[in-house]
Parts: sequence; C-alpha cells; structure tokens
Amino acid sequence: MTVRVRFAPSPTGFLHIGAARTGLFNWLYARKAGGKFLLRVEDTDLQRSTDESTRSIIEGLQWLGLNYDEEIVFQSANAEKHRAAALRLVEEGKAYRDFTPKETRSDTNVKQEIAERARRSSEEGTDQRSNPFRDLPRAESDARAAAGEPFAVRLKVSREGRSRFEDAVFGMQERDYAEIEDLVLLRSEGLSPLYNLSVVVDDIEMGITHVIRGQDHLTNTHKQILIYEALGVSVPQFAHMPLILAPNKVKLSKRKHGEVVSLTTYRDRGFVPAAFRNFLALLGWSPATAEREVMTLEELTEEFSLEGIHRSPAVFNFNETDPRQWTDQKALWMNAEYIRTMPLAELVPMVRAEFEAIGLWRAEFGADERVWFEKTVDLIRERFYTLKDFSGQGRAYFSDEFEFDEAAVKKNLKKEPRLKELLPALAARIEAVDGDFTAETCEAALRAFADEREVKAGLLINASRTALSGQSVGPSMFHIFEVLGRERAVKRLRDAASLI
RNA sequence: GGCGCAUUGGUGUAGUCGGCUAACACGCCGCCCUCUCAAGGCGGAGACCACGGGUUCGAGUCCCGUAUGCGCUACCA
Repeated sequence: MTVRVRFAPSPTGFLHIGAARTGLFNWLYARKAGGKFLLRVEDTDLQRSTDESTRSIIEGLQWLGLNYDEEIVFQSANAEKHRAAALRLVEEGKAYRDFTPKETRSDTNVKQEIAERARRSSEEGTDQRSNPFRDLPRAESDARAAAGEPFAVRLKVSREGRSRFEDAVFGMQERDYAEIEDLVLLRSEGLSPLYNLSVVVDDIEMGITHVIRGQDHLTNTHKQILIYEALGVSVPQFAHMPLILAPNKVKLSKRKHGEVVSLTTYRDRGFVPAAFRNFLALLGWSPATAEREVMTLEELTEEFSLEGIHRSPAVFNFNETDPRQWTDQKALWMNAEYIRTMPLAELVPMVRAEFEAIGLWRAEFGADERVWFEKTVDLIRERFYTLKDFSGQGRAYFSDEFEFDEAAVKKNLKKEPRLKELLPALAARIEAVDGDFTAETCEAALRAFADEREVKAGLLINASRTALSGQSVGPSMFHIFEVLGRERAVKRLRDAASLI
C-alpha cells in the first residue's frame, strides 16, 4: 500500500512554526516511504479563514522546500460530501437528529464553561447517553424534520465498550465510550459539518494512510475512530507529535508570542530555509543514529522515523526582551553554521535577493563584478548569523553609503589623536603600493609604514578596519583592503581623518 | 470536575534487555590562535535524572503514589 499523508492546517493567521514542523514531518515521512504528501486547507470556519493566510501556508511550504503532490484540497469545497455522509449515518441508524435548541456559548470562557458543565452533570449523575432524542422513533424524527423543525445530527456512541488504537508515537491509547458524548456531526444551522466529521470524510476521500499531526488531537482521535467505524472504513495509522511550548511552558501561540511564532518571520529576518528546516526537525525528534545535528534534507529523509518523535513537549527558547535572543539561540547558531559552510553558489543568490529587496543590489554585481561580489560574500560570511547581516554590518563592502558604528569610532579612531595625521599619510602609502593591490602587498606597505613611524601595526590595522568598514570587527584587515580596492580604500582612509 | 499525556544541566536531546563516575549539541566562562571579531582547537562551570515510596545486590531506566505543566472535554478547528 502506498503511503499517503497530508498536512492539514487551518488558514487562520500566519503559518505557525509548530504547524510548519508538522508539515515537515509529514513530508519527510512521505518522501522516505516513497509515498505522497498532500496539502489540505481546512477552511471550514469561513469567518476566521482568510486567503492571505492560505497564501502564507503555501509560501511557507515552498520556502521550506516541501513540495506537495496532487492538487490542494480545500475542505470547504467538500461540505456537501461531509453532509451526505452524516445523513447516511442517520439513515442507517448510526446517528440521530437532535431537536434540542442550540445553546448559546460565549466564545471567551469556553474552557471554563465546559468544566462547569461537566461538574454539574456529574453531580446530577447524568450520563453521556441521556439525550432524549437518541432513541426517538424514526417515524417521529422524520416527521419533525419534514415539518421544518431545525435539528443537529449526532453520532450514536455505544453505551458500553472501549475505544482503542495504537499511536505510533504515544503507544496504546484507550478510552471508555462512557467518556465520549454523542458528538455533533452536523450543526442545526444549515446542517454544516463539524471538524471531526470533515477530517474523517476527507481523509477517507484522499486515501490517507497515516495521520501525523499535533498532540492536541490525541484524545479526539477516539471520536474520529468512531466515525470511521460508523462509516465502515478501516482507520489509518495515527502518529501524534508533542506540542511546542514557550519558555514559560505555555503553549506557543500566535496571539501571546507574536512574530517569533510565524514562519514568515524567519524568512523575512534572513534565515536560510535549509537551516531553519534543520532546526525545526530537531525540535521534538532526534535521529536514531544521533551523531550529528547538521543534516541535509536527504539525510533527514533517510534518518526520519516516527519512532524518533518524542512524547514530551519541546520548549522553543527565546527572550523577548533581549534583541540578541529574539529567537532560539540554537536556531540562530544553525543559521550561522549554514551561512558559513554552504556552497557559495547557493548562498550568493540569497544574498542577492536580500540586496534586491532593500535596494542595495547593483547590476554590476551580477555582471562585470560578479567574481568580486562572490569573493566578498565569501570573505565576510564567516561571522554572520543571518542573511540580513550582509546588508547590515556588511553594507560598507557593497556601498559607499554606510554608517560608522559609534563604539568602533571611539575605540579605534578617537582614542588615538595621532591618527588624524597618520591616516592620511597611510592613505598616501597605500595609494602608492606597487603592482597588484592585494592583501599581501597592502600588508607589506602598512607594516613598513608602521615601522617608519614607530607605531604598532595593530593601531593602524584597527583604525583602518573602522575607517574602511565602519565596524570594529570583521575579516582580516588586509583582505578588506584587497576587496575594497585601491581607490575606495584610500578615499576612506582619508575621509576617516575627519572623524577624529 | 473528568479523561489523557509528559517530567534528564538554562534550552534541544542521548541514555538498548536495570550496572553511570549520567553523554552530545546550543548557550555561558577560560586558554590557545591572532590585527579585531568570528571560526577552529583545548579545557571548565552547570543535572543528587520533578518529589516520595517500593521491587532489586544494584533504578534515570521497572511498579505505585504525589506535585507541576500541557492537551482534550464545544452545534471551535
């Protein structure tokens, strides 16, 4: 049997990183098994669903490199099928019409209301099967429906017995039927289908063999199994994955934690897709042969297995008050690791895209200066954490309009008044370098000059770094000379005197 | 309230059939390298494996209980 899995996000708000991880695991599972990875947009809640959100899901998957097979399924388009399935269950006596008027429920304190209602009914001793319409004679039910009386459709859950299934991650799961109420399949309003019904009917329709999703669906799985059984269809294999928590151990949510939770944030803040994907894969999963953590997509696919998924939730570690830790440190490290080690040919287009986005790109970078551009990117990549750094700290390499870092000016230029005179003199010396303008020839010239003036080479080197790049940190100074070229290097050395 | 799940250094994790002086990565600290900062190399601090019982010669690993957290419990998804 061919493996068919699906990623089924609901399009409300931007794509959550937890959802993205679920998508990733589904993708890895499908690819490893040589099966199909399908995308289904669960947009049955039309009030909250937006096209923009659907776009962010599609873009997010694309960014992560998770291509899906077959056409996207929009759940809302299948409502008629879902309804027909429920009605068929009424026909077969496996579900019934409930003519009880709908209770109005305030959306804000739902959880609390549920708890209170449960407490009350346990005190009164009412059980889950006490619905008076459960055993209403069929003829009467038909008649009332025909007369236009509104009704919801509920599944008739057995009075006795136990539901059980083997979850690939959490193991054997059991639940007494007594704990499951006769769940509503169709709303009284317009007989519109509810989540549990829609999911099951769609999964059947799409031929899903493995349902890999968040742990928040674990207990509801029993309800869904009941629907599968009523429909007379065998159940798929289930695998639930632990949730991702915020540092204070609460569920990571879009509302509370904002943009760190959104996948697009990582794209927009200079993450390399492969790096973030790698990081995400390691959150709640670990390879059986855990020797290295930096893994290519191929390696991840090869290593992936449901058994490697953990049962305990993972904490996504970040600190909102510290801009250096705006997201998980390990994610940042992983990104830096990718930036400095990935093939230059893959990195350059990403840097280009970043430059184009902020208007720093010039056509020459891709034409006459292409070799130079790549060499420069290669020179500075080593100490960068995100793609944004190329246009931030690295701006001076690509443009004459850049800012000087205050602290750097203070530390490397202002501190030594003699530099006001030394720098222009050094500029003249550098300008006069014979032959090729390389790191070696520049170094020789600078060191000779330092000896002559009896100052430490380090003084000139550090001053030059700030003069040429605006920064106090960066690559070897002589390579900066080489990359900037004679003309720009000399000009910047001269101009820097005015900063002292 | 009921049901379910989880609990190894700050974070992510490894710990097969019980034998650990509890391993790795990120982060942190120090040293080396050095023109700065990284990277790299070396080293260090940091966990009585949530707590309490039990089984056993021996428990992070098995059993019971407690606590805490999370999830579900809806005519939300």
